[in-house]
Amino acid sequence: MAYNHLEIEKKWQKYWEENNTFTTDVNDFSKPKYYVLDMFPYPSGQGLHVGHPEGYTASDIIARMKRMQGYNVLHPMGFDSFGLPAEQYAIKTGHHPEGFTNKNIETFTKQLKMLGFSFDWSKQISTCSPKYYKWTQWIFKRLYEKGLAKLIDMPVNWCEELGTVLANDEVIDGKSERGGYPVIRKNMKQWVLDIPVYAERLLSGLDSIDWPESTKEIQRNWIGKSIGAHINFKVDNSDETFVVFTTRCDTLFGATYCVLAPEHPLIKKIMTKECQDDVLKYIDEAAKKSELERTELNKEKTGVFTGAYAINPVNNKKIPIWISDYVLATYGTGAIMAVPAHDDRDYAFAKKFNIEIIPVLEGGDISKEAFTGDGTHINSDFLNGLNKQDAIKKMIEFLEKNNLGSEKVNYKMREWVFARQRYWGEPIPIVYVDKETYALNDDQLPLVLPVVDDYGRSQDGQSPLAKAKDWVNTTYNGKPAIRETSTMPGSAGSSWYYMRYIDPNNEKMLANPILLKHWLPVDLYIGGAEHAVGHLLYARFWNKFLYDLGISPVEEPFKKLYHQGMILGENGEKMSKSKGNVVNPDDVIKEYGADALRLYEMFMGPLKDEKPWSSAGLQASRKFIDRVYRLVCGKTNIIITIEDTDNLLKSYHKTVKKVTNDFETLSFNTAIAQMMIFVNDCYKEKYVFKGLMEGLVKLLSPICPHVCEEMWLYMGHYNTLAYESWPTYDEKYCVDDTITIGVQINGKLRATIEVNKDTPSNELEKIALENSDIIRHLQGKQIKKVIAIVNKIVNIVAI
RNA sequence: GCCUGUGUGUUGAAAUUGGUAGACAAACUUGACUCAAAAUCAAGCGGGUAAUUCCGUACCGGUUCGAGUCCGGUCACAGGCACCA
Repeated sequence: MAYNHLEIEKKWQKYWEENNTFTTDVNDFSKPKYYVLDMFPYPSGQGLHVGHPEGYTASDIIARMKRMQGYNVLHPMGFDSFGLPAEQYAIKTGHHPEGFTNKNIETFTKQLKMLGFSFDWSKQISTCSPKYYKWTQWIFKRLYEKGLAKLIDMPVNWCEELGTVLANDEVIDGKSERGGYPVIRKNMKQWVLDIPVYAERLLSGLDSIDWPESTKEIQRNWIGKSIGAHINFKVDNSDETFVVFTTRCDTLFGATYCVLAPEHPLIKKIMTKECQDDVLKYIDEAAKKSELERTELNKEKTGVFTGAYAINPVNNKKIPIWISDYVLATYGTGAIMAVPAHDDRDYAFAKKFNIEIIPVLEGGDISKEAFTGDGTHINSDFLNGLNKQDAIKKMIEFLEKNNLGSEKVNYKMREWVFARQRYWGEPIPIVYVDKETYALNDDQLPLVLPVVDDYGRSQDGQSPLAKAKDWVNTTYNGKPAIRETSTMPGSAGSSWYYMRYIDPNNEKMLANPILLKHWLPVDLYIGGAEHAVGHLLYARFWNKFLYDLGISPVEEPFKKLYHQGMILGENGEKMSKSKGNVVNPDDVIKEYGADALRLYEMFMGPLKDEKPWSSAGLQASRKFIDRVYRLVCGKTNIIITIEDTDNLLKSYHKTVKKVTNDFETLSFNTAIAQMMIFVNDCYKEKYVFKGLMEGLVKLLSPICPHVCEEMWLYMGHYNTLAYESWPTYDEKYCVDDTITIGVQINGKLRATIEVNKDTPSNELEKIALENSDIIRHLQGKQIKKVIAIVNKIVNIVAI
């Protein structure tokens, strides 16, 4: 007897919707709150793939369990709906991206509902709706007012193909993340957010949150803190000076040259006439290289001498100033002191150009390679005899005392380039009056996207918005003004959406502060590991900023984070159309049901692992549901209402315990295995107690909600299962009276003995030595020692 | 190159503080039911072997009465960073 999943699932989805079963009253503070959030999807034209339900099922299980445990649960869903595919569709067809986006949202919503997720759809948001992006713009305005959103001239990642600048996390291996087009460095005036201001707090905050260690490490890496010093160098025969950043100021006596990045503004002021041609040629060539070319060439160092010399501030030695693209304009000060004896890169450069190499540390052989380790200082005047740590300390004291430099912390993380020359994004609410920038007034928000004739780039490389002349030309405080035509990047709307779910329709403010105080932080956040730096870092940044404004009540928005692993195709490769290994969830739902899909994806393996799809595994999951259904509703096992055998009662309580604990740690695969053990046990009995079946149905209901509601109804309950109390267990049934323990001889298992629980070790030893298998194995041997651990093992050492 | 993970049957995978390796599934084999098939129910199932014997958690070594688990080294794979001074 199999159940009709098509009928049952539709029926319960309709029931939940009509009864608003999962609508959360956010004003109900009478119960403890639990906020469980999924990373919301980009509504692509392809619809859901089987990877989506994996994370969504996991969060849904937690949401459903928490409701049954008496929490007031907020479990919302929405759409990250600004983005490139919709824009490209618009360029191709000439249709507005909004229609395309809304159609996709509709498809996604329908598909998500077919999977039976207990989302509160009344809280749904979409980042491309003016109702929503009004507040994205409002936050931008606050950033602008605090000086954290600013227009600066800086080298940016420019992608010619996409016609836009990109943030660092949108560039992978010198190519654009979307499309894989080449990216070059270009000096441009751009809107940026000054995220480095928050670098230290973004770093230290990681210690207080329950996130995967790998993700924290990626963020730490990205922030890239290094502690060092700034040292001032004078240019010989000139009033010019420049500053270098170094983490090894202790090696300053070994500095035999300096290097400036090709973009360094000082170069043109200090180069000598003799060297001028070579220098300008080198700068020109460096500018033309793409990011990829620059990094690919990292084996062979290139550079030219400027003709100028710097004065080493500790010994007044004259050292040449070179330029080379191995020094990055965007890190530190764009200038370094080179200590070839103790830095691999400087060593390679010095060898190539025959520059002096002076060792200042003992150890290593500088005729072969640079020595980058620790050692005793030599050739270093007042540092001689000191180790690295002490020498750094003393050098910093010296520099600061003589005004030659200071201790300095540097971060790899740079400003977040916040403007895109695209149509389908939030307009930046800025106007220019005589080149001065002004943010729009709050009552002028939202600044709605204007209508344009076509969505392609403007001829001058500007955003398509520049084509809307009537929109661009405006007034500000009665003066003629022009609007900023860039839009915000994709990560803008997703940087704060978890706040808006709490109060999605508020027209007066971002969200009611009383509600924010109650509902934040997000207790559990589930989504892909690919957002480790982009979204997850930006969201933390915006939250910290809003925290400083007194809007966010918490320093960290996501208390616990979990990444689901990717689901691969049946052949173990990444699912893709070209490989023909894509599994469509709609087909699975039709053939096996949403419950089977949900169960299967949770049983495949640990949630965080990458794992291949298996249609046999899917069928097996459906088989298990059928097996439970037959047990509960079938005729072979009669449900009676007397207490059952001890056997089954123990199995039941152990199951409740394991399932509850495993759900809590998101170990769904082992929780399901335990339910299977219990069901197998039930099948061995002639009768099963109805109460135990009710408990089983409750335990399974977060994973397979439709069929469990159906079984619950079958058992004579006319209310939804969603708010029934979660089963409890009695510890006394979870322990066995007798246990089987192993008996080893010299660490090898030779027999097992059945003993009462907590049998003392002297007793265990006696029983073990009386065992016939053990006696046989001990023949001709002498017992040296017996280790007997209560409830664990007996090990006999014999020779 | 650096950082972080992961290596267990034919397959997906289990295994508290070190304590019977392979739970639960899949595949496979067999039996029951059936005219038959499917479904279902039940049994077996790491490898070698005549065996109740030996081998076995990537590899080498160590600590321990005892190691998948701890320590040192090696290899492979995945992810991240990468001329970051």
